[in-house]
Amino acid sequence: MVSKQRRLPRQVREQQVIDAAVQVFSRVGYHTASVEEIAEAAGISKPMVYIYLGSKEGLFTACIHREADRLVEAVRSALRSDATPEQRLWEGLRAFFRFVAGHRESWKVLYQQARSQGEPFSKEVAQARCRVMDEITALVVSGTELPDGGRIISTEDAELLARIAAGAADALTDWLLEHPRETPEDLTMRVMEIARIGAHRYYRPGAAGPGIVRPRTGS
Amino acid sequence: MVSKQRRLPRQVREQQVIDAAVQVFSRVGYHTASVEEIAEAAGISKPMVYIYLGSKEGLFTACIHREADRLVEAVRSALRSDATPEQRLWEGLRAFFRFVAGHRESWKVLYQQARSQGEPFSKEVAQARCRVMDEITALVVSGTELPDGGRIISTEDAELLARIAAGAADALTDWLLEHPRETPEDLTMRVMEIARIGAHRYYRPGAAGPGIVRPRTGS
Amino acid sequence: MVSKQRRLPRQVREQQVIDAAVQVFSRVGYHTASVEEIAEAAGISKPMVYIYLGSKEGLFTACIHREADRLVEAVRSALRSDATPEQRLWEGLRAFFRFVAGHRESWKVLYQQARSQGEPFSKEVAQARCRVMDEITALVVSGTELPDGGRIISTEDAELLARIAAGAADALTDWLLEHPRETPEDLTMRVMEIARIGAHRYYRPGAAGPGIVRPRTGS
Amino acid sequence: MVSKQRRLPRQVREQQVIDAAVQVFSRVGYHTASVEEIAEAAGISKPMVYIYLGSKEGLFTACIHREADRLVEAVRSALRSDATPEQRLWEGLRAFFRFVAGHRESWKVLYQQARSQGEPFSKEVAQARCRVMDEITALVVSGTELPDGGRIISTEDAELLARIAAGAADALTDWLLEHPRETPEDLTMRVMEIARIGAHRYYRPGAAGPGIVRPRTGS
DNA sequence: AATGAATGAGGCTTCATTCAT
DNA sequence: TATGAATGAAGCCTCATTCAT
Repeated sequence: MVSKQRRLPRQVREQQVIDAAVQVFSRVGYHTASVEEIAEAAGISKPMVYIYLGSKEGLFTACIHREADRLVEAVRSALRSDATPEQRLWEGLRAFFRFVAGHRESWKVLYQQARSQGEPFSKEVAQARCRVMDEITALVVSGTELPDGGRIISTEDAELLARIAAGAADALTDWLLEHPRETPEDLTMRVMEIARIGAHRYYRPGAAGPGIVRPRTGS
Repeated sequence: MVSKQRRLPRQVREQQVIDAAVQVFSRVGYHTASVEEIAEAAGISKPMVYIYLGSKEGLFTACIHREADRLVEAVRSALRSDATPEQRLWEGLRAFFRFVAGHRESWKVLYQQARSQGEPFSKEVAQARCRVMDEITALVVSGTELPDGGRIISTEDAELLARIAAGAADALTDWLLEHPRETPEDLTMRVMEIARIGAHRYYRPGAAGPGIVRPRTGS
Repeated sequence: MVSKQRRLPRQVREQQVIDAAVQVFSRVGYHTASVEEIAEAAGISKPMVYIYLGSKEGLFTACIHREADRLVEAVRSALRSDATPEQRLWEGLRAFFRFVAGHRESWKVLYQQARSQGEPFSKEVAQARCRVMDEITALVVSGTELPDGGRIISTEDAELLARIAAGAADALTDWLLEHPRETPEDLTMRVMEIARIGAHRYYRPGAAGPGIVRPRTGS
Repeated sequence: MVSKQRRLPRQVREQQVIDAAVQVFSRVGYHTASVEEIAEAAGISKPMVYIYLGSKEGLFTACIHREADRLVEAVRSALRSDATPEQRLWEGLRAFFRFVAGHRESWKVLYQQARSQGEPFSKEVAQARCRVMDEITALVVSGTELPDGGRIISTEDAELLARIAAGAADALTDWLLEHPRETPEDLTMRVMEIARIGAHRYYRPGAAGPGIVRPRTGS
């Protein structure tokens, strides 16, 4: 609950409302959340929510937009331009995992809530959600490119990989909820370690080869 | 819509209602779905739904229960008892992925809907959901055990791995929605291949070792 | 207020609701009327109104439709087919005035309320209202036709005359409100008498002629 | 929208607000009109409206008052004191029709809106409306008086006639809306012509007599 | 004088749930 | 068994109106 203070400029209030909304939406879900409850959590009255955000759906959309921006920003700012593509991939993914682990409410709203509201829901929300997935996808795509233009995996598989990463990150949300002592950093480390061990274990020297995809030459 | 036929035995009707409910819940989400809509889809009147399932939440719980049963059954029946633990792990996971890919509605209700309904939601639903996760976790745990009682990864990490698997499978739901041409089988293959390549690529012979966890002796 | 009685068939309730709505709308106006108030007057609860009529606007539209039907029916049934056009005109107008005077609530809703709701109001309402005006117009048009196909006044003027009749009838609504002792019959007589006297007084034998409009022959 | 200009004297602002209000009220109706919309149309902020006019109803009342004044003034200034009563009647009515036809917004607010707001509405508005009707009534009464103090029609019928005139004028509002090419002058001419033809047609030399009402002599 | 910020009150609408046949 | 009829409760949203600067 925001400490009550009267007569704040619009921009400040707007952010406070979005803050409150993210908390409430992530806790009880979009439909169960009432605008009244959100308004109270933000320390204002219902009409203000409508004056600033237009509607419950508008409020939700605003949440999605802001959190999407934050996540994209977190990932981007982790990418040093002088790194190798592979380094960039790992650093980007690490930043992504850290964000998800460290901003559970944001992520729950962004991923779970935005996804489980059925068909006839705002196109805008879907688009904002896409921006996040596109960012991760781009990261994976550029990170699995070879210097000669070939690819470790196909572009389509890279997209799939991005989805899997998101889904995995999402699953971790619950795990963190049930293990409150675990820090986001620990979690990230754990995941990386699991990947490393998995890689080691299932590596068979004589297996069908790394499956590299060369760029088509000629036409 | 179920073709109308009067005087069916209770059990049949009940299943028809649950069928309809799974369809509707998966399409529009728990809260947006109205009991009326479900009753219509099931070809009966609203009061019957209440006579059979007690309440909207009871109906939802019934859905979760039945689909959880189905999923667990699908995984279990794929496990040959004469296989090695490692084989059992892969076969179980494959069965799991196949189920998710082939029964999207079931999975959406079981995983997405059951998760995105916030805090004050039925304990029963949470438990049914847990049964699924426990099944996968057991699969991973037994599949990462060494003959001498040691473990490739810790039990806690195995649990984490199970979550990741579920999250990944969940993400594929969307992917399938956007690529209708892909069959569940193709998808499963793709995922396995990605895992294999990933393993190959990031394996470093000199790395810190396989991280095997030995069972504590004594104490 | 309808005497309360439970479990009535839909058709009956629907008419009761419309009855109540016409009363309330005519008394306090469309916007001031609350659905709650109407429901109470009809002896049922709010949701029933929505189940049967869909929305406040739907309810209003239903009122307009029903009252328009009644008015048109009242006028039509007054027209004997073996009368001269001129007789039909007077008889139709008399029936019209009688209806307006005898069903003030119906008329207020049909004419005043439907007219004063601004621009973005249901097209349906406008159409129903038009049916009434068209009926009167047709009456006037056929009543001012000459046996040889010529016309006493032009069609356009006939339309105007119909409007004037409606406007005049409307004004009488207020007058009746302020003179409760006057019966519809008296009022109708008065109006006719005024018209007759007016005709007599302002008739100038040498004036510019009756202004008959002949049908165009040839072309 | 009034071009914005700061620091105008109160009276000017007040008129601008009333101007805007008449426009908006006539377009969308009293209830649908929001104070915000009117304030915007007047180029000032909401609180100013309240400072100047007190309340929404106060604003509406002010509109009615001003437009009633204008209409009365239009009619009065058309009456030459040296004319015969009958001439005054016709000239007054012509001025009245011209005003209605030429100031549709004013009339709609004054007549339609003020009338369709139901029962519990400002007494003040009703009174202002009455002033207009009284003016017309006085006109008709004095115009149907005979030199010897007798009357062509009874006072009560004169009042009725005034109402009819208002209702007819009101109906013409819609007609003008649907025939934008017609000028107020044309319309007035048309109406007069219809009256003249009607008079001619229905005059029967042998009819019951002109129905003159002699003043009661003695008591 | 002027306005951005804020709200109490109230209306429309929906829906899970029950009643009476 | 089966259902049309009915409602209590609650949520979204708007608006006239006021406060504090």
